[in-house]
Formats: sequence, structure tokens, C-alpha cells
Amino acid sequence: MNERDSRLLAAYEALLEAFGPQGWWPGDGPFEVMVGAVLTQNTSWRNVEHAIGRIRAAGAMDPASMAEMTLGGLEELARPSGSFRRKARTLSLLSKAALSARGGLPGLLSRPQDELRRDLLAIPGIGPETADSIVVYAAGLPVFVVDAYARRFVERHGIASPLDRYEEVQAAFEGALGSDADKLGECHALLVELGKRHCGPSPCCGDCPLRYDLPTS
DNA sequence: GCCCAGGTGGGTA
DNA sequence: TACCCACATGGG
Repeated sequence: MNERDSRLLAAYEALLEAFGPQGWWPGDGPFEVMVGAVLTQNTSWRNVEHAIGRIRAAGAMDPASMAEMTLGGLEELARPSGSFRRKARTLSLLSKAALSARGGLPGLLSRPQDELRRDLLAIPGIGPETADSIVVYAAGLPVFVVDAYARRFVERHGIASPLDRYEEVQAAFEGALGSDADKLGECHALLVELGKRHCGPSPCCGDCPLRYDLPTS
């Protein structure tokens, strides 16, 4: 275990101690987790909940029902989450992929990790972050989700250097935390919570659980 | 009224 | 490769 791994692991443990388990992903079953992952793109969770509620109420929160919906109908349900035309198209494609997979949705989610990730990325509107969110929170496979908060975190703690690319930041966390889906998922959730409380655009405040006495440049 | 939110994809240099 | 911008709603 090198210096970087030690610091990442220590940060994870400090955050878990400070905030407690986050219980992510919020969602009723794997399909709803997948839907939420798409809807939350560049969108606050409050708006996502609104859209999820509409999809549930319309009886469309399963692959078969969603795949049957017209694009226009799905757009109306997704509207509160913003970028609704794009997201409706992605959700439609995603539901059809789940429906047509061998073994349906459970079959899709039990595929080998790299194949699942690749197939998700092939769907327009699903990028690395959304794909990885589905891999870890819906399929329960060990991958770390790199988002704006995680990037900000590694930069603030001087772990950044040339750790710019998505896969490099991801490998850093996975190397430090190991191949434990629960742990990797929990770590991402904790970083989001940290970011919401302490790591906004302005410098961190004094009561940060991580004690920002590290170089912040 | 302005900025941001648990990004992605297309375009341009 | 590296930026820039549209997407679009709702909350602070």
C-alpha cells in the first residue's frame, strides 16, 4: 500500500465515521436504480425524484412497460428532470436493451462486468459515470464512480497530478479500496455528501471531517 | 434574474 | 487532445 492508497483509505474511513453509511443507491429495485442514474445527469436529486414519481404513477417503472411507451409519453414523464427529450430517448433504449437481453434484466445485470459496461456505454446518452453507477449500484459489481466531487476531492488533496482522465481517478480509488462493490459504492456516496457540505467552489470550511490542512493548491 | 445540479455528445481548433 | 456549447427543469 503506497502513500496515495493510504490517504484515500484514511479519507474513506474518516468520512464513514463522520457521516455514517449513506445507503445508496436510493431506489426500489435495479431498474429504478438504472432509471435514476440516467435522470440524475447534471440534475439535482430532488428533480429526479419528481420524475421517478411520475414514471411510477404511470406504471412505467419496468422494462416492458417503459419500452411500450411512445417517446412523447416518456418525455412528459421525464420532464421535471430536465434535458427530458434526450433522457427519454436514453430510457427508451435502455428499457429495450433490458427487455431484449437473454434472461431479461436479471440476465443483463449478471453479465461479466466489462461486457455489461461496454453494452451500457453503447447506448446514446449513457457515458462512463452513468454506466458505472449502474454497474455498481444496480448490478452490485465492484467499480468506482468518478464524478465532479471525486475529481474535486483528488485535486484538493494533491492526489491529482496527472490523474486527470476518468480511468486514472477510478483506478486510484479501486486500488486503494479494493474490489469491494459495497465499499466502492459507499465511497462515492460519501464523497457526494462531503462535496455537498464542504467542497463547493469556494475553499473548504474549517469543520470538514477530513481536516483540510493538506495542501489545497 | 442568475447560477447550479450526483453528465453526455457533437462541434471546432 | 482540449475546450466549448446545447440540453432544460426546478430550487436557492
